[in-house]
Amino acid sequence: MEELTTFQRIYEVVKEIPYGKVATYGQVAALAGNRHLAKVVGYALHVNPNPVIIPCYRVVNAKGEVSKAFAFGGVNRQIELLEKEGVQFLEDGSVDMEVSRWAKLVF
DNA sequence: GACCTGACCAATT
DNA sequence: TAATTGGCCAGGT
Repeated sequence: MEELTTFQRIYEVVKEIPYGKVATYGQVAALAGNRHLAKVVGYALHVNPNPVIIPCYRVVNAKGEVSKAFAFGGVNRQIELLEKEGVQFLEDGSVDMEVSRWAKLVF
């Protein structure tokens, strides 16, 4: 029952991303268990079984860039949603990881 | 039933 | 400095 698969763990972490913050694939992967799961995180979001509870748009790569294969209605839409949430973007069009990066406190 | 791919990241050569 | 490989999981062919 409590046997959460890596995918489930990834979803749990992604769902914990707070409003106005973003997390990187590597960070989510690390919180899910192993940082090597970064690729799995991308695939997990790709299958995105619950786009309603899983804010994939809050997950960006290490460069702060959103996925080009965004499946919500357009990459620009994703950026716009983040911008409305208070996420700061750079002139490069990427997320300001220095400010909007999700600081997950683990105890 | 097995092999390959996929929205990645970081270290190494 | 840049390019390549290694690592993990699940789904599709």
